Amino acid sequence: MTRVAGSHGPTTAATIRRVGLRLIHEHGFEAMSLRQLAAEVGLQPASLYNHFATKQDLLFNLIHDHMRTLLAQSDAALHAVVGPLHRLRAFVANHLLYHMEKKHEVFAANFELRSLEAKNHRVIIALRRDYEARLITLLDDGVAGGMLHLPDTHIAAYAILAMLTGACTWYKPEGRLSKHDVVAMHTALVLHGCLASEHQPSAHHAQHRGQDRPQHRLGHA
Amino acid sequence: MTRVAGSHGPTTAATIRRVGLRLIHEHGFEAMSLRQLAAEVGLQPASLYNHFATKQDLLFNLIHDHMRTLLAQSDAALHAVVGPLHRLRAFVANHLLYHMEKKHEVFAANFELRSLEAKNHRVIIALRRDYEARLITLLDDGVAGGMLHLPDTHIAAYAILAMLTGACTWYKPEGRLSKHDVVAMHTALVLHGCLASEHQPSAHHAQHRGQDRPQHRLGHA
DNA sequence: TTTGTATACGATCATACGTTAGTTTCTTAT
DNA sequence: ATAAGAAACTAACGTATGATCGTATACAAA
Repeated sequence: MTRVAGSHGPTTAATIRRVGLRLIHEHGFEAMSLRQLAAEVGLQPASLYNHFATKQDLLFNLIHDHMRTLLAQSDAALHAVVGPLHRLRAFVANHLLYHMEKKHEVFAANFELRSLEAKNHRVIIALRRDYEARLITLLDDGVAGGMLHLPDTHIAAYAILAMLTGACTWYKPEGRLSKHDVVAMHTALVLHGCLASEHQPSAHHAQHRGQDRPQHRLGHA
Repeated sequence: MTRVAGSHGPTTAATIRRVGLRLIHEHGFEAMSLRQLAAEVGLQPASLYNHFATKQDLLFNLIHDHMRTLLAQSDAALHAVVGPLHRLRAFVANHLLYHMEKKHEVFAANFELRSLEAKNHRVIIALRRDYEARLITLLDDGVAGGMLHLPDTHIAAYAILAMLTGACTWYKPEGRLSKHDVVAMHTALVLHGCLASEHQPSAHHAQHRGQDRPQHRLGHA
């Protein structure tokens, strides 16, 4: 035994991360045992320590990478989109699309912060604030420009994020709705709410499928 | 030793439940150890078994009681409120007020369903569907009556619930906002969204504090 | 004041935990 | 061809886990 044929560091590391995220989602981080993780990856427990220093390090790296990716992708999605309404639509679409594809990462990043040591916790909270700040700024601009009406943009941002992130807990790729449908409906809810009004657009008829990217330039400010 | 002076079953049971909910919130159910629970309650580990049969039973009872209370309180809040818009406002207010006061129960009921055995899981899911159905029916009535405009009331219900439940994760009683403020802002978001429009009410100026009950009869259908 | 039950105790079971140490072998770059 | 380092192994550490005994005593009802 000892080292096994065909073993390759980066490949093993990626498997550990993938399986680890799934086990965190299934059991919670504290209850995820390294023995089970090792077994599902196909290693002896001790061999995991070739890839991370401690269980805490594994959690931090998983969440840290997730947050940095989310921030980078959000910036990319908002890049070159001008106008608060267009930017808000782009933010909503990007957040939903990203979250619907990374359910396990999202779960860890939202519900396992409690298991981070103080120093690691501060790092992640700072990144999260960065992300929230992008949305708050965007809402502030909209209010300042008169397109949006919000008594408190911080609260509105939390409410919007909670609504959008919640979608990734029930969304099933094989379900009735396409990702585009989900994006369209949530965009409409964020902008107009539930109330009927003659100012509402007819963009709600989301029967067509398969188009994942929203059309950012169809705003109606 | 043996039985301790002043011991009283119902009192001990209530303490176990309170501390248990807190530990579940802090560590997750699987990672919560009965030894720590016993220590914080002031018992030997074995004595816990005078109050529940297994760790699984404890979790189920906690979540079950929470769901039944939520349903009962929701029914009470909606009782005698007529009209989809008034009922929607009452639902939103009740959900928020209840959730802001029972953070630990809400956490367990939302994120520890994964730890329920199949049979127990089915019971809770059924109760949860009952609760969701109340909101969905309410939205359907609003759409049928022309007061609400929603392409899919199921999705809208999930989105609304996610937004409202999310509020209880960041709400701090000692914070800047009163519960009434939170209710008012979320009601406005649910009904109107973020977009500015001349049809919006001026009920957003929520500087006053201390009034926890919303005024259900101020709807403007 | 007696009696039955509720509620606690201490001891213990078999199993599982995260982590470390030391060793071996596969892979890669010279 | 070979040396260096990456990546796996076996074995073991001290501790913690949920649960089950049998036993003792405080409490509530008679």
